[in-house]
Amino acid sequence: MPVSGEIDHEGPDPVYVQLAAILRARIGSGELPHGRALPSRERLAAEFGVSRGTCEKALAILREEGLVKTSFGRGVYVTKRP
Amino acid sequence: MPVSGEIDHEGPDPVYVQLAAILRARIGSGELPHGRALPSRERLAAEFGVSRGTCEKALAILREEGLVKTSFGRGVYVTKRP
DNA sequence: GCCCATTTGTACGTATGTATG
DNA sequence: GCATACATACGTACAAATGGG
Repeated sequence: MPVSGEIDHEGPDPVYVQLAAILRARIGSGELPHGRALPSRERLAAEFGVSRGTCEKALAILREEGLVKTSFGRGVYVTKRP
Repeated sequence: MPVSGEIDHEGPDPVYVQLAAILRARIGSGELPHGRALPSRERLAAEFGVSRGTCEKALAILREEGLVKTSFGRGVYVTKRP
């Protein structure tokens, strides 16, 4: 799974998988450090040119992996330490 | 159209027709009473082992029959009185 | 305490691409 | 070729929680 930082809408990998990989890489690199809030669905959707539902799916993957934790009405926070 | 409560992926009837029949029976029997919200597409898909699109097709049939009514963004409700 | 914007979660409707028989 | 079925993706809509003013 290449992580170019750009979404390839034509490629073989689903967009939500690509987006999860990008965010996972940003967490792994420390660009999104422990405790930091991720951009909202709205912002992610705008930044990557995808829909909010797709961002939702990508974040669901990271949540399952234990990399982030969501706080209803507040945001999504990085739980993974570098 | 037999209504066993189970989907037969091998049988002659399309899955979406079978699913519509099952839900129609549940409405007719009062198991899904007037005003009750049906499970979401996601839940129906999980319960019956089919895709969301197939659930969509099944519900479209019931909608056309006037058995249920959709409230966009909220759910599908039984309109048929027993 | 109340309004209001933001954010999350969930659900619906639709469209498209792919695979299968 | 066509109908069926699934997965993906987008857009829209509503409810609930949070936090600031």
